[in-house]
Amino acid sequence: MEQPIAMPASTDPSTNLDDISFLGRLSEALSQTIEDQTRELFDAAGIVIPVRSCSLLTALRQAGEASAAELARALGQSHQLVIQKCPALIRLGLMTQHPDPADARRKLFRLTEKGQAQMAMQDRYSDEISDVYRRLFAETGDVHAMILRTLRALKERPLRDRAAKIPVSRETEQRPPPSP
Amino acid sequence: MEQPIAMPASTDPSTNLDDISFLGRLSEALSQTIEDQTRELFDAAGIVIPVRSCSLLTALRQAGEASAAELARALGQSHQLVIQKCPALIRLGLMTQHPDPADARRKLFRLTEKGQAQMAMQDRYSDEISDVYRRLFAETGDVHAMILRTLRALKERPLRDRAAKIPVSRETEQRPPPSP
DNA sequence: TATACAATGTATTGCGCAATATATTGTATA
DNA sequence: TATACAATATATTGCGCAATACATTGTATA
Repeated sequence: MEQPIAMPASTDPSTNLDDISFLGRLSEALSQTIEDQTRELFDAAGIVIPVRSCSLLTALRQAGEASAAELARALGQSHQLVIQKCPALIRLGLMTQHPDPADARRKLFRLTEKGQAQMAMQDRYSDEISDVYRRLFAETGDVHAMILRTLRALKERPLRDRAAKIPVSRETEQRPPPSP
Repeated sequence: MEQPIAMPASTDPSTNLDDISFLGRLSEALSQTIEDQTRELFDAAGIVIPVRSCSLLTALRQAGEASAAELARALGQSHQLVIQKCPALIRLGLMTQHPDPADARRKLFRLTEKGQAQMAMQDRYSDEISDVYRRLFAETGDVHAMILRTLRALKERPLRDRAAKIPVSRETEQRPPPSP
């Protein structure tokens, strides 16, 4: 016998509003859903590229040849993250790594033929996927633009600035208003 | 001398649109930003609750006493995830764990006094934070509602269904149209 | 009663990311 | 030249989550 403890059965995490970071959890759910469904799409199309490494490979293709630090700068990511992703991409046969003859510190990455072929496959579906998103946005609104606006607003003025009544702890940050 | 390899310097990841999962990365950025800024807020207010465990503690408070599996069901999360979070919450002194006298399989969690005090502190700022989000949404649009709509649309009809020209691989999924 | 099954908790592994520290190499400066 | 500094790559650790496997205990059924 299961003792009937009062417990709201919210199978749907998006319905649960009694949580301070409801927006965080919701946007995370969106991110995960998109990654999963993109993975599905890639699998159906025979694309083995890790979804989270798409932008890395795109940047590498555009550069032709690049070091981890360069890729990191191009992507706005930390170079540690790039370096962490690369072994898997090499294992997948998508790119190779050579020492830079001109600078012993650097190791240059380059797409393999398979890597280029995979990127070409992705290109074949790129327009189609753009259309999918366009139709989706027409259906439910332009989430992309709105998230972008929200992100910029939060970056400009973080939650803590917006919450007047919350104590400022030690640092007594007397932030000047953004230059008008 | 740095060799000038052609490389788009996009310090801002949100500007990078030449990526198939741009929306995924963007919503992930929003999620991370919100978590970070909520952490800031909590720190300023002296709240030690892990941001990602807010909903767990809220559910536990409402239940009074609950097992990991119950909490998982209430949160719509896997019970492994709940069980993984609990040791940290116990270490923070926010809750305790007792074996259920009535069922040797179960272990019941309960908020400690400190846990209740911390939740009360969170309550004190809850309205304020709600207002912050209300004002934010008035400024940039109701992201929450729009993400919710998008999420439901994607759940109803995943990307792969929406991308007509992409091969269906083996399973030849002949999904019937959603009952009209 | 004996057996199968369900529910619960636990451990392990792996992925993705952040943060930190360290070694190596190149560059600039004293 | 010698020294300090910057850039690069690497390793390590930790967090959060997913997935799997497993042991234990309770429940239902033969």
